[in-house]
Amino acid sequence: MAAQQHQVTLTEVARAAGVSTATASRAINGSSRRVSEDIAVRVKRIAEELGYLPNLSAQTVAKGASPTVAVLLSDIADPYFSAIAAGIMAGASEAALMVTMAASERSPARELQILRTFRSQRPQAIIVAGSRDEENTHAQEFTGQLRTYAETGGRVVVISQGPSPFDLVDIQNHDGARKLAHALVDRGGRHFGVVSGRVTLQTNADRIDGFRTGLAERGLTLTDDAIVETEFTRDGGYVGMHELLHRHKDLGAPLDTVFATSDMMAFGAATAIRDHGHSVGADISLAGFDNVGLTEDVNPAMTSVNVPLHELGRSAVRMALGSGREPVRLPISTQVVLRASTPQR
Amino acid sequence: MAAQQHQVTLTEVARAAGVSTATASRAINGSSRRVSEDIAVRVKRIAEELGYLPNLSAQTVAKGASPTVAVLLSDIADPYFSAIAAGIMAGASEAALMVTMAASERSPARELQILRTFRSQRPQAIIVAGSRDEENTHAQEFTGQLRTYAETGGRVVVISQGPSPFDLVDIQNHDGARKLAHALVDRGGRHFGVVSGRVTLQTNADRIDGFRTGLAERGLTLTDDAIVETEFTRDGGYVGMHELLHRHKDLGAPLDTVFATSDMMAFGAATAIRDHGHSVGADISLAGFDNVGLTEDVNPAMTSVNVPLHELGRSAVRMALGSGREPVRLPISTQVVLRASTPQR
DNA sequence: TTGAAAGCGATACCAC
DNA sequence: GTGGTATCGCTTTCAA
Repeated sequence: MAAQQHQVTLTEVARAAGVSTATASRAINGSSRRVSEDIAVRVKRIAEELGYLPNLSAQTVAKGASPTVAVLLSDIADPYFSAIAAGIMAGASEAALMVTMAASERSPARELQILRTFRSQRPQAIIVAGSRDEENTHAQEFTGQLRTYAETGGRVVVISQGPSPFDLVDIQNHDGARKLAHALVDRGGRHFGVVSGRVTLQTNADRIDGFRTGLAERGLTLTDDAIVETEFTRDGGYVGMHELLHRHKDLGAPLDTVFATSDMMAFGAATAIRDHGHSVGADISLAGFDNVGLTEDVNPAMTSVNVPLHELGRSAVRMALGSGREPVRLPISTQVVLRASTPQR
Repeated sequence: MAAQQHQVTLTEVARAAGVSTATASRAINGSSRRVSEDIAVRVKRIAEELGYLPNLSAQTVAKGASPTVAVLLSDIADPYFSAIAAGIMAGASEAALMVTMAASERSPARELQILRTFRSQRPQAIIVAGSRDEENTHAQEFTGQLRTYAETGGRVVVISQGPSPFDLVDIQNHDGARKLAHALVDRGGRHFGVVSGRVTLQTNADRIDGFRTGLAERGLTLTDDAIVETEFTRDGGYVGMHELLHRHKDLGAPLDTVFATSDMMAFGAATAIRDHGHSVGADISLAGFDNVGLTEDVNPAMTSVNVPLHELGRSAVRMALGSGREPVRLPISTQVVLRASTPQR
C-alpha cells in the first residue's frame, strides 16, 4: 500500500525550474507582471510534470479573497431550489467560481449557524435563496450578519425576498398570480379556493395578494375562509387540500377552482383531490406556481406560472460579481402556462 | 455609506485580551493544550464582542486540511441527485463539514476540470455521485486523478459505480430490477419492453441485466429489440417510449409492460404513452426505478424500486470520515414498490 | 499554562 | 523581467 504522499508545492516547482517562487507564481497563476516566454513555458511544463496544483486556501489567505460563492437554501431536494441551484452552479462555472452550499431545512437557528460558517470562508458572495420567515426572532440577527458581511467587502444576493438592503432577484410573484387569476376566470372559474404556505413567508403573501387582486379585477371576491394555510411543501398541499374540501363539504358551498401557491403544493393537492374521489380538471381545476419540471408529466398536466429558475440562478451569480455601491434589483417576469388541469368550464 | 471595514483577526483578539496569539488560538479554536478557565472565558468574550470569526482558509493552510467534502454530480436539478445531495448535506452538517458542489452536466471534460479544482481545495473527501460513462477516454484519467488524490491523504467515496478501488456506496441495482421483474410477471405482464439510458453507464447495464435475469427466472425472454437505449433523462424516456411504441406498431407485436430504468425516464415515458392515445396502467403497465419524490403524485401513481437516496447520501459522508486503509463497500438494498401504474392484468 | 517564533503555501511589494 | 522578502491569518512546536 502506497505510503501517504505529499502535495507538490509552488516552492518545489520553483526549485526544480531553477527560478524564484515569485517568478513561478507569476508564470503559473499569472499576475500584472509578465514573465519571459521561455521561462513561463518551462515552469509550466515542470509544474505539469510534478503534478502541481495550487493550494486554493493558501491563495485565499494571500489574496484575501476566495473565488467562491456560498449558497444558502431551504432544501435542495425541493425542485424549486434544485433548479435555482443548477442555475447558480452553471453561472459559477462560467465565472470560474466554486460553489459551497448548505441547507437550512427551514430552521432559523440552523440558518444563522450556516451564515457564520459561510462568513468564515470569506466567499466573494453569499446568495440567499428561499424566503425566510420574517416573523421569527432570528430574522433581525440574520440580516445584521449579512449586513456586516457586506460591510466587510462581501456581496449579498437575495432571491425573492421583498425589499431588501441587498442585491435582489425579484420574482414577480404578485403579477404572476394576478395574471393567473385572470386566466382562470376566463376559463370559467367562479368559486375559488387557495392552498398556501405560511403567509409570513413573503412569497406566499405576494402570491395570495396578487391572486386576490386579479380576481377582484374580474369582480370576484376571495374570502379569507377560502384560503387554507399549511406547510409550504408537497405534504402541506396534500393536507391543505383535504382541509379545503372538508370545509366546503361542511358549508355545502361549491368549489370549482383551486390555486396552490407552489407546484409542489399543487402536486400534493392533486393527490388529495383524487383521494376524495374527485377528478382534477373535470371536477376541480387546479393550478400551481413555479412551473418546475414534471408539471407536464403529471396527469392531467398542471397549469402553472413559469418562473425561469435556472436562468435566475445564473443571473444571481452575475449580480454577485457586481461591484456597485448601491443594491441592484433585478425583476424576473413570470408567465401563465395553461394546461389540462384547468380546462375550460 | 460605510467605508469598507475589515475582518477582525485572531491577532487583534489576542492583543485586546492581553494574551499571545498562541493562547488565543487555543482558547477559541481548541487544541490538545488546555488554557486556564478564566483566560479562556475572557478571550472568548472579547472575540465575541469584536465579532471575530476564524478565517477558514488560514486554518486550512496551517493545519493542512480543510473541513470540507467536495461533491461531484451530474445534474443537481435531477431529483435523483438532489435527493442524494440533500442527504450529503445533512450528513455533512452533522459532522460539521462544509460542502462544495459542482455539476458535470455529463461532460467528461468538465468532470476532469472539476476534479482539478476540487483537488486544489484539499477537501477531506471527494464524493462522486452519478455513474460516469466508462467508455469515454477521460475515464482512465479521471480515475488516475482520484487515485492520486487518495494517495495524498484524501478520501474518495463513489456512489453506485461498480467495482472500484475506492469506498463504494453500492446500490443493489441488479437485485432491485430482478425483483421488479418478478413482481411485474406476477401482476400478469407477459410482453415486456425496456426504455433505458446508455448501457455504457453501469447503472443501466445492471438494471437491464437484473430485469432480464428476473424475467428469465419466470421463463420469459427479453430480446434485444425490446430494449430502447436513449438519453438517461426525462426527455430520453419520452423519446425512447415513442420509439418503442413505434417498433411494436411496425411489428404488430403486443406490448403490455414497460420498464424504464429510472423514474425520470418513466415520467417522460408516461407522457409519451398518453400522447399515443394509450392509457398508462389500463393499456400499458409502466414502472420506473429510484422511487424519487412525486412517484405517488403522478397519475396513475408510478410503480418503482425504492432506493434510500437521502439516507445513502448521509452514509456517504460517514464513509468519507473513515480512516481505514482498505476500501469499504456499503451495499444499499432496494425494494419494489407496486403502485397503480402496474395493475393486475 | 503561556509565549516566542517557526512554519503552512501562496502573493506582492520593492529593489535590482 | 527577476529575485528577495515581508505578509496573509492561523497552528504548533519548543522553551520557559
